[in-house]
Amino acid sequence: MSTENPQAAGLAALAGLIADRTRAACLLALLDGRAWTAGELARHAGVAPSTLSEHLGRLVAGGLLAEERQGRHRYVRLADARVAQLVEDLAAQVPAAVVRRPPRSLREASAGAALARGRTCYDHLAGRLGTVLTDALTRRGLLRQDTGFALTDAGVEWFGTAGVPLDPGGRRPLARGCLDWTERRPHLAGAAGAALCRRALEAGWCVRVGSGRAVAVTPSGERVFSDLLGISGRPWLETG
Amino acid sequence: MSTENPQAAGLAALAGLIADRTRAACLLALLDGRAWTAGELARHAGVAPSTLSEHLGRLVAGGLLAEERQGRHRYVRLADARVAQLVEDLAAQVPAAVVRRPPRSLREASAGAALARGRTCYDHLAGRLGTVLTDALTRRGLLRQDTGFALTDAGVEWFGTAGVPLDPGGRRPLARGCLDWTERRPHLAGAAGAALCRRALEAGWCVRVGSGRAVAVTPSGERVFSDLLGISGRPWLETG
DNA sequence: GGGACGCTTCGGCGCCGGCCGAAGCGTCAG
DNA sequence: CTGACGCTTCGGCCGGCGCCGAAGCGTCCC
Repeated sequence: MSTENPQAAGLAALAGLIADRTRAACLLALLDGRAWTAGELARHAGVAPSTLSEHLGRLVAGGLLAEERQGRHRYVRLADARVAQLVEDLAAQVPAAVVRRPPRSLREASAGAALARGRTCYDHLAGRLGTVLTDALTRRGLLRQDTGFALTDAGVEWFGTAGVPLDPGGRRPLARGCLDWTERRPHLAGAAGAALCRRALEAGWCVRVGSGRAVAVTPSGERVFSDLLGISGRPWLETG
Repeated sequence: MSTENPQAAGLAALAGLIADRTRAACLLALLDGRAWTAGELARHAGVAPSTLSEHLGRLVAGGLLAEERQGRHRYVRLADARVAQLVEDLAAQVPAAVVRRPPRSLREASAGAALARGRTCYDHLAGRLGTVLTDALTRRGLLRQDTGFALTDAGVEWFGTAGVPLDPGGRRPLARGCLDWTERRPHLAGAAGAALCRRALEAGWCVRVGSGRAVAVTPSGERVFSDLLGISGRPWLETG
């Protein structure tokens, strides 16, 4: 037992990919589900392009990132939903006290507030908006969280009538809980969460605001959420 | 954005705790859910006691381990189920190719086979046994995995009649899937999984074999699983 | 009390890994 | 064609971290 444990070595290597400030910042940034260029990430992380290039090499080699070369640009994104979930889970584990720090400027404060109201979490909706939708689904008996985390039969039907196609064939679970790091409660993730988010953005129920992950509900979205889920008012604007 | 991202620093620090061969080996060993002494872990990991002592200090300070001092012994165990899940999730992510290596000896081969048949995964049952039970629950409509991962109402009732007390009040989800790293399929975890495992060991349906995490089904367990879940034969002995 | 034992602290060693700037390569625009 | 641009490779620097053995401390057993 004491000699060369490949399991441990693999685990350490995987964690080692994340165990660096700069790489961690990249992974968190990429949690918006979109593809970033190497230069954008370098500026975001505050290191030289040469430094970041090496980091990307390691992340890609380790299977955490997928890359796509276009002309002189190198686009990278999270390899798949599993990786996104892993990063989310780890990030959710870091003590809230570490993350909560007073904003340094008005701009930063308002950006933070926008993220707290609504944002994408890889491929699904999070923040106050994400939990409001998840709670509404639960209240209507479409989702059950009391004995686990799964859609009910009525829930599957609801997704159909809402015009949100669900692919039951995929290897991904249809529904799973994802711990929201601003709300500290679970919101809907998995194939259903991704489908709902995609539909909401396509149909204009929500729009991306700013350059990042923040998302806001449109007037049409308000109507739809009211009609389909009985959500009255604008609970996603209320501060926790 | 480019200056001092506490979120990233926290994530990197957390991952850094796991990103070491020796500490990873400890965490994996502690996944058996029991408390180990510092010396046992040092021998297991193949490093000097002094080295391991420092590792334990960091893991405890980082909140991954809980410690209990008894006389001249220092017992440590995983801090809670969240940490266990985190380690499991990470371990499940390391490529199977890395882990699968031919056994070096007959003893090692038979130990591996015993683990593949049945073992504890922190506080619930895993391996072939874990997935067999999970599948039986699913087949009987007690657990649904098609739209997520949750007990059904019939499932909650079943746990009651099976003499397995469930505490619905806890903050832990009643049921969640945990990816089995030998079966590569999910098995039942969460409060229900833990309760089932506890009951199975208490009632002698299963017993621990050897010194580690391996678990075997007793004749009485066979009868119970047949009566309560309609499991015929000994599917947990069949090699995948 | 004495000795064995388990754990911890400390100093020192060596290595690995992150960082940068300089230089080079391919791509795109004018 | 030429220059700007994005990315990569390389060399070199530096700090941090994991390792050990020696020494010390507390506990347990005889």
